[in-house]
Amino acid sequence: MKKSQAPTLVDVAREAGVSLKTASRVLNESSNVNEKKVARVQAVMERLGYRPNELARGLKARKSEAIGMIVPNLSDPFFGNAVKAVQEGARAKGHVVIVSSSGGYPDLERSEIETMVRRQIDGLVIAPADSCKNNLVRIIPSNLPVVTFDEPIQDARYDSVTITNRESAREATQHLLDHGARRIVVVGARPYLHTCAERVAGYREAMEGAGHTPRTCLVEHENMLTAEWLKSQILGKKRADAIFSLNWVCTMLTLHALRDLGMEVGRDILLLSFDDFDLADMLTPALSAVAQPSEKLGAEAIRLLFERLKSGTETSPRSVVLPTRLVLRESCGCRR
Amino acid sequence: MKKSQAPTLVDVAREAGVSLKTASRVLNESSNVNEKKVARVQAVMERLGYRPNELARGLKARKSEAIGMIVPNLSDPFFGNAVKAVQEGARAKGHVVIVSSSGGYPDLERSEIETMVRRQIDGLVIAPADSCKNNLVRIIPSNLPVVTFDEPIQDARYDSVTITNRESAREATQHLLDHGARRIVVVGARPYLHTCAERVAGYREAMEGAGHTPRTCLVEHENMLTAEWLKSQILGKKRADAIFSLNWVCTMLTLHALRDLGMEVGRDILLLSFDDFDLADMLTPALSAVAQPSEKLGAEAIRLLFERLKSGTETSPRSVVLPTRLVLRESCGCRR
DNA sequence: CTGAAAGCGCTAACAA
DNA sequence: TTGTTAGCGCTTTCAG
Repeated sequence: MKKSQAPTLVDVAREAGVSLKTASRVLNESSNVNEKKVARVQAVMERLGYRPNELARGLKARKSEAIGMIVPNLSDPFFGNAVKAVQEGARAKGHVVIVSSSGGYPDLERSEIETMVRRQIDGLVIAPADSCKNNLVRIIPSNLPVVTFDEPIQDARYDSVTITNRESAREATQHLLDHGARRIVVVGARPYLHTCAERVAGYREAMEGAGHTPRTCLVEHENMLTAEWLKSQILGKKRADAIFSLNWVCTMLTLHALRDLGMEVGRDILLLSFDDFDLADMLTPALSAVAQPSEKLGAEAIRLLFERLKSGTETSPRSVVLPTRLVLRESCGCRR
Repeated sequence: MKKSQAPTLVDVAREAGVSLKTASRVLNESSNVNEKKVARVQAVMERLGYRPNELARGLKARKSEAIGMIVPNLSDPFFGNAVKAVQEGARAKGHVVIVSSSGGYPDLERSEIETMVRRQIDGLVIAPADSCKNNLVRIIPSNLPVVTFDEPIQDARYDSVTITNRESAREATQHLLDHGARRIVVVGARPYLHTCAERVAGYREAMEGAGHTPRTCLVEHENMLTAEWLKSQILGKKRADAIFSLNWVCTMLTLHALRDLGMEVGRDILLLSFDDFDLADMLTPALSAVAQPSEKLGAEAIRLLFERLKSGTETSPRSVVLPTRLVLRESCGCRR
């Protein structure tokens, strides 16, 4: 009994009266084929609506032309932009992107990597959920090209794309100092992240450089950042005069918390955000922020990945560090 | 010469001193295997770090356990949320998601579909770039399960997930009317989209129902929505007293344009947005909006897809229509 | 319970 | 220039 499946190269070959290999050659635009046959085979392909099975091709070629991408949160615009850039870069090279959200959970992240490896991805672009004492290295095959971005993995021989976390944080803090702020608190979450730690370090450097006491307010996870908690942190005996919030989520929560506390940004307290976003300029006062080049991060990551795909996994890892842009609007104390 | 590749089932079998088939049975947890051999094989798998090649498996099984997802723009939070939900739903069933951004270009969309079909995706979730006279149907194999969301494809036998575009727009418009607005203009882009057309229709119904003249201001594409253009539309002889903007991008552009024109929302003009987003509540005045359940759309889409995967492509298509939520804040004229 | 052999759709030696 | 013959890594009749 014939199967009613999609036509295969065998069907095409039979129908065109040529051998399988000839059909294959036509498919691959190999040069050594009689023109008449080429035309005939192509006509048959057209007529049958033939589509090559890329999986079968990949099995033979030992590559899938698929790259995996794992981020903590697909609905965060920062990662959305990065995924978009990676996908576009991959497409330009004929690759597809298998994407996954780890939710920031290392366990999930590992199991997603496992899944992708079993699917024979040719490379992996990942924004690790947890960076330092990382056990990802154990489960990633040593010959799989990997590029980390946003958060690097310590001591791993992977290419990485990051931003100037420390310098940018220092510069931002300095800007608040320049506006006369003295009791600046830094609000962040998940201090075990390298990204967070670096930003805090930059903040510290600026504060200590100016002879002021750093006040770090870090929670284990963003969901612990409540108005109640924030209040206790900024309304102590020494009331804070500025907040430097370390990522998009923290900024959002801080903004809401401040409103709940009846505090007005710009009047009662200054605010500067690490991460810029749409409509930040439409807030009252307009929010000043450190803007990360999110698409650029993705674009660089995929670029590095393809270079690695060529050069093999042996040559020493490369890191790209991208600059940020301090967007001064009003919440930091600037006037328009 | 032996290859230094990853171990295969053959390697495992040889190493464990069993036949290939026995190893395969162990891998698939088939019941009829001697327990000792099971243990032995598993030990070898462990030791060798064996990972089954899912592509090879899929070739045999004629399925990839991969589903494709195509959206116009991955960096739009609406789609980011949907992708996230789809990916999570797919993961729960052991499938991966191949994702792609069409940029809203039908050509790109088609070529992405082609790519995915060649990769043997088991199903497709798509937010079409262009809905009506759609030629997607021609290139999608008739036995491929497809679920459209956000924008349906006219006359196609696909499952679909949409929202109550018309009713929601009518309700929103009515709300503006209730606040005393009379010269309400609707600002939208890409009127050829079903989504847009439905929203405009709902707006019309409300306006005509109240005996007022609809004023539709539609541009072919969002990038034509400039401050200059908006000015000409709302400052005519009959100056508009309210704007109903039809999607996130239009709202953003409108907000900026109004500021550039020196018009203050709430005082000079009312504003209601189709699409809610983070920080809409932090604007001054807080923005009122029709909130779409973006994650829910994705979740329903993947649910329908898996049902379709079971039932086959024959049974009649299902459509799910999700309600929206009118979030009343201040920009529509409400007071808090 | 186990294994030899065939084959999923395609490509690549190796002849012809 | 072409076709034959082996596989890629896995599953699966179908005999032992």
